Amino acid sequence: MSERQTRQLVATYEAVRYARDHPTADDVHALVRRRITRVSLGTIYRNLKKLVAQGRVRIVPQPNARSTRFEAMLESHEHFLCEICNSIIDLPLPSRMLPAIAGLRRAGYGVSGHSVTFFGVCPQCRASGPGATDALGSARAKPPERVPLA
Amino acid sequence: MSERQTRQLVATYEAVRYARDHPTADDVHALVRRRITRVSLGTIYRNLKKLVAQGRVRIVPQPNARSTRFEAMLESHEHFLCEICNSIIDLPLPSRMLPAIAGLRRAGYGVSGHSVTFFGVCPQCRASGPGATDALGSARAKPPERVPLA
DNA sequence: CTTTCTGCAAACTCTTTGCACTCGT
DNA sequence: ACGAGTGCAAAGAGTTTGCAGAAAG
Repeated sequence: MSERQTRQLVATYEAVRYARDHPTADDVHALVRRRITRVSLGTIYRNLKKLVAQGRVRIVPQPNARSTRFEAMLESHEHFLCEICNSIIDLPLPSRMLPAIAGLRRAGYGVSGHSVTFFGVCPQCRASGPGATDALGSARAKPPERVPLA
Repeated sequence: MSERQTRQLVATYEAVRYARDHPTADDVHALVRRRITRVSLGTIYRNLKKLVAQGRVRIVPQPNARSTRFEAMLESHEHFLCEICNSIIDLPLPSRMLPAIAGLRRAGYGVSGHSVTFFGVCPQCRASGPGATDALGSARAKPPERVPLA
């Protein structure tokens, strides 16, 4: 019955895994197209939804975002959203939240997950000068990756 | 010059403060309409954006949400998103994140804010039976409020 | 073979915007 | 009076969906 292993589904998952920069559906579409020329955006959406339901892909929580961004579920981690270049940087997650989760459970909540996100300006954009390019040519520069956290 | 104190702007802010349940732009529109009948949704959006820019209102970070939800900025707190009734519950925030923020600053980040969100099933939906109403008549029941956290 | 999945395009939802008019200051 | 703000309606952006044909099991 359900859940077929189509080329499109496989390629969609691999695209999300491959693109470490939290791609949008459109980004994923572009990546999958390299392998399957005639794939449609609708199919990408359908497959992303399927992967999220399966728990193999996660939606990155962002406030005020035009488009949804995805990531393959690796280990737990936190995110840093740069308000200048709009990139999302992964941070390792020290399991700081365990006591809070225990407290919630004690209070009657069923906790299935959590997310921690920091907002601000990433080191790169910081270096490029505080009053550099803001309105004109800055949106979404090259996304840096994996910065260690004390 | 800038920033006039129009009836619409004031009413928009008051609506967000009044509605403790993290209203959408449409919810706010409905509330403001009670006082200003001919207010338009476009104006609500413009004013919400203004309030967010001023820092008087905050956008609630949610993964996979159709519409943006807002809240008046009171003290810092965390959120619990119920996956069944779709309500957002405020939790008090123990400043657990301070060491992490210090670490990020040390690593060159400019941190302007952060958010902590838990996902799962709220006590109310839990009580209504695990396999109760899921697909049919459940979306967005009455949002509970202010549950203490260990 | 049967059933799920796909491509395409149209439909939908939420949000933004241009324009002429209104209303704070 | 001047210019920021408003209502309205149309335009945009992102996502979903119906349908006929393709393809996985």
